Amino acid sequence: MKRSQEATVEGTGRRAGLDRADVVLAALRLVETEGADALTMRNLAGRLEVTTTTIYWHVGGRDELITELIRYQSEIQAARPIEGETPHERVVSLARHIWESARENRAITSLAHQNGATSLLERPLEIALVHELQVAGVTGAAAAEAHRAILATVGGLLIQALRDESIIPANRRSEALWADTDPELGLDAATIDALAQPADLDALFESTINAVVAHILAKPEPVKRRSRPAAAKAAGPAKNKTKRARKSTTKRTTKSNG
Amino acid sequence: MKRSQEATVEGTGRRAGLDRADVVLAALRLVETEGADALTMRNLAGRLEVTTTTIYWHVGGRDELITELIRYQSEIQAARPIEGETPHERVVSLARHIWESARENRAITSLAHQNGATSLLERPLEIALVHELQVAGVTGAAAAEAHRAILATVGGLLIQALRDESIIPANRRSEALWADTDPELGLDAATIDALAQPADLDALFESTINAVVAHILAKPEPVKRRSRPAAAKAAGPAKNKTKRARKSTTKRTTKSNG
DNA sequence: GTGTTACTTGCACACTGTTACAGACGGACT
DNA sequence: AGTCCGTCTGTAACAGTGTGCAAGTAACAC
Repeated sequence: MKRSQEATVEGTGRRAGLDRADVVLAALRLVETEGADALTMRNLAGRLEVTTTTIYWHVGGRDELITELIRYQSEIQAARPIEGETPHERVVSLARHIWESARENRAITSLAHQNGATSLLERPLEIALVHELQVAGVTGAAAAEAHRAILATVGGLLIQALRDESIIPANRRSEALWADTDPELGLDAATIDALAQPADLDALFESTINAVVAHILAKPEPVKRRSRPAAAKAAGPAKNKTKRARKSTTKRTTKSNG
Repeated sequence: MKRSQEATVEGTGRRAGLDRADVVLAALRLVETEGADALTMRNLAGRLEVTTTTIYWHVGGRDELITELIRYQSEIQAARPIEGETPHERVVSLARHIWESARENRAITSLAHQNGATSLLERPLEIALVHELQVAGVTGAAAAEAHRAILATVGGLLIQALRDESIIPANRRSEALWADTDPELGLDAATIDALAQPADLDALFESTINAVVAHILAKPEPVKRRSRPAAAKAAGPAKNKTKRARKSTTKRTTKSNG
């Protein structure tokens, strides 16, 4: 928070000294400290000691705020070195980056997920993943399929992980359901017991992602190629409104591709 | 909708002829026809031509309503025959059941997902899956791991599928992001193009789930066995589980079977 | 001075889930 | 017959949510 000076006290004419970036940053802090559900316009405004209208003036709306917040966070998460020598190792390493950064930033991940911005949050890492697949010799439709398979696997485990911190009534949580299973069903007691225990998701991640990546890299490239004359969309008009042409000095360091 | 008779016209004393099941069923229809977000108490009340208070009286609250709705739907979805001869085929068949029933009932799946009731919705199929794994010789901790890996894979693909019908702003959708990718990044054009196209999720499902199941069934049972004396919980008192205990003054009729 | 731009506020609207309270109907009991 | 009570149903409200309109003032340009 910079906020040039606390300036005047109150009234419509006072200068709060707020910046668009200030609002986004405050929102980020708010989500990190109090969780995704705490990000309400009034809550954020109160934290900045202004009214909601001021927030709206600066960022334009909740959706825009979230988009910018996620985009900002996505650049932070991109800064992880890819480890490993073989293509398999490096691809798994990247998947692990997605996994770990999501787990380390549960609240923001949760926020992104609730608002359909997961792709946006993972975007830099997704780009790096495509690049790594390309280096491994996987391109075109096969690369798209591989990419999606990996993301689906990570994402699936992720929702299990996020469920744990979410405030879900006990009678809906998976472990509770298994602990309550009717013994008449003839299911193995040890299995039920294992299912009623909290899962070791990190181990599950390693095991599953390795299987999926191995499957992907082993698969020969599909021969049938859809002849499709490439993006006509990229030249289209830039959406509708964006008020402020997204300043930011982004310029990612592209540490993972070249 | 049975509603004994349209009965009296209006006023506090009129009989709307509503049943707890009627409300749940109406909610189900509402979700199916207008989507998960349309399930609001006022909306549902309006559809039944009563006020929200009546809904509350019958079902107790939104959470309870959803729980019952999901539980009802879960039993419908359970009615699918398992196909295949080999364990692999049968496990994949079950996973496909989860996948297909979720895709065929997007709105309810979406509702369950938003409210953390996914486990509840898939419960009968999950039980069948555990059973099938057991028949295949996978039990205990290995079964739990296998079970979770399969569910994560299906779930991950599912959120991709649900994203498509969700009303997500265009600039956050994955395909749009890829269509907008900076060509300077040095990524293969054919790959980007493939990623900008809508995915064939059914094919992706088949491919990925087969790999995961193959990996699971091939894995030898872990030798290192955590010395855990097994189910002490299975016999214990079933949590505190209130389910029906909470209600201020009036005691509801507990009409739902036993 | 006057005018314009950049912010900030107050207030309102339409929603959401939920509840306290008060009715009215129907049957049981006296 | 009168009374009581449990079973519904409605009215109105509360505290929240995102969002937009009109007005206000400070800072700056002239």
